[in-house]
Amino acid sequence: MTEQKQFRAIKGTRDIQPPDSTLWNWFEQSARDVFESYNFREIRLPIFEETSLFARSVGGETDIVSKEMYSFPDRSTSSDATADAGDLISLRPEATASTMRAYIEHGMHALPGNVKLYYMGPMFRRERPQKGRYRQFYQIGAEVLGQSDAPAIDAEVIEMLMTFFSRVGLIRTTLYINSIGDKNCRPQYVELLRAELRKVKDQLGADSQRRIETNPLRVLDSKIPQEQEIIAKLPKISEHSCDACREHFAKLKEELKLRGVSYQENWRLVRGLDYYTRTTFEVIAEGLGSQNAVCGGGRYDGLVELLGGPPTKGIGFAIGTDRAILSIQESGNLPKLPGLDVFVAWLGLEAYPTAVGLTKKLREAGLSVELPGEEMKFKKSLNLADKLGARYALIIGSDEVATGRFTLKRLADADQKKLSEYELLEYLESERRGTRG
RNA sequence: GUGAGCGUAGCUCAGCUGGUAGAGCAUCGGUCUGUGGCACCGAGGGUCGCGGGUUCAAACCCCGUCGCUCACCCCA
Repeated sequence: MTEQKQFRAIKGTRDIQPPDSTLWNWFEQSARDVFESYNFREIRLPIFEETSLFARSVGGETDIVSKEMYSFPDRSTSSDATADAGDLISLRPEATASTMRAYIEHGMHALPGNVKLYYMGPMFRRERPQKGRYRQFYQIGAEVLGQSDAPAIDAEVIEMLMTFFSRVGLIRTTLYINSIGDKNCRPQYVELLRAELRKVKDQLGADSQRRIETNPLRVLDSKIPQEQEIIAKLPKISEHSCDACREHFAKLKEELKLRGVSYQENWRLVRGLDYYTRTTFEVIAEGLGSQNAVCGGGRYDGLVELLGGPPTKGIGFAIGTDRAILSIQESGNLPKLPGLDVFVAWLGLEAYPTAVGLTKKLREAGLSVELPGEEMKFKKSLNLADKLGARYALIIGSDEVATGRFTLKRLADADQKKLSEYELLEYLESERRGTRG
């Protein structure tokens, strides 16, 4: 009866705790900085939407909708007692559909120029977790919507993405690009591919055999070694795409070169969802498990229309935050992030009021300051300052209170000096500007 | 949904052919009431994931169960 249940985070969810949370904040802030420099602006979206929104955009037949979404009937908003269940709603498995919905709902097609949005936050998938794949996972995404499908837009989006990765030290990456055709040429190619696959069906594994009917493009990125030789001989979409798609892809490559973005063409790069057209891309990184893609994206020119909006061109990507950060951590290429600036080592109760007052001023100046709430032995307090990783110990004892000159000790090299309150604030503020750029 | 591996202290792990639980690190205290990192001494912390079985005796063997991890499927 006194047995207490041990609560734990639900399978596939996790706590991002300090110091990792500091890294996460820095990562997300870096995205904001880079994206806003490309004139993207943030859109904050709901965590859940009507299930049918996802079903329509992602495709009702896919596993995503049929079994991998967290869906539940909303409580009815009507007072009708018989109407127990309201609409079916789902935790978002991705945010592109929500962004499209918002674009349509708020008439953003009437805004001047291209609409450039970014978002970040948690997404949900009901799946067995594995390395770099969680049930609550985080994405940072960006979308460009408007009337133009100029390859320069695709290139700018990709350039922005790679600039961001470079900014956060995610450098050992590979960018793959491909063009998977549009609604004119892709269906023909898919049928051709399916026909070719049927000829070699008995040489393929069970999974690939099934995919011949469900999604033949997916056979192309099969990882099974025995299938690689067969796949290499299959018809390539680049040889069967229409002139318009071919030209679009050629221009994209020119644009990427113009912008100094290095890439690898990968004719086997396909996307699982129907709504993608023409440009697709993916970035893989090191230090991850078999789920090594840190970003996926592509063009989706028909999607807004499919959701009931005006004919609109679109392109976007989503970064897997969990994986990107994992890869940075594995690489050891971590930034020096600000921590505790000052530990106030006060001694003697008569020094306490002064310590409290000074601490407040230091905090107002933007410094991170730790003030012990009870008297400690001096040695212990310096020891704690060290363990907490403070850069400075501010020593306040009876001498300091009497003279009004405080002892500031730099813990890294034990250098210490006596400073008046004014000098102290001046020194710490300028020092901070210097080290934090 | 499928498969494999693993569950011993906060963390990393040891624990022999079964004899009833240990180390390092971390935490807290002391040596040490005006100068941290070091050293030494000490303390707390475990129904060995849980339940059953075999046995005089189970962390160890058997069965079940739960959890974690990785991979497959799928891919947003």
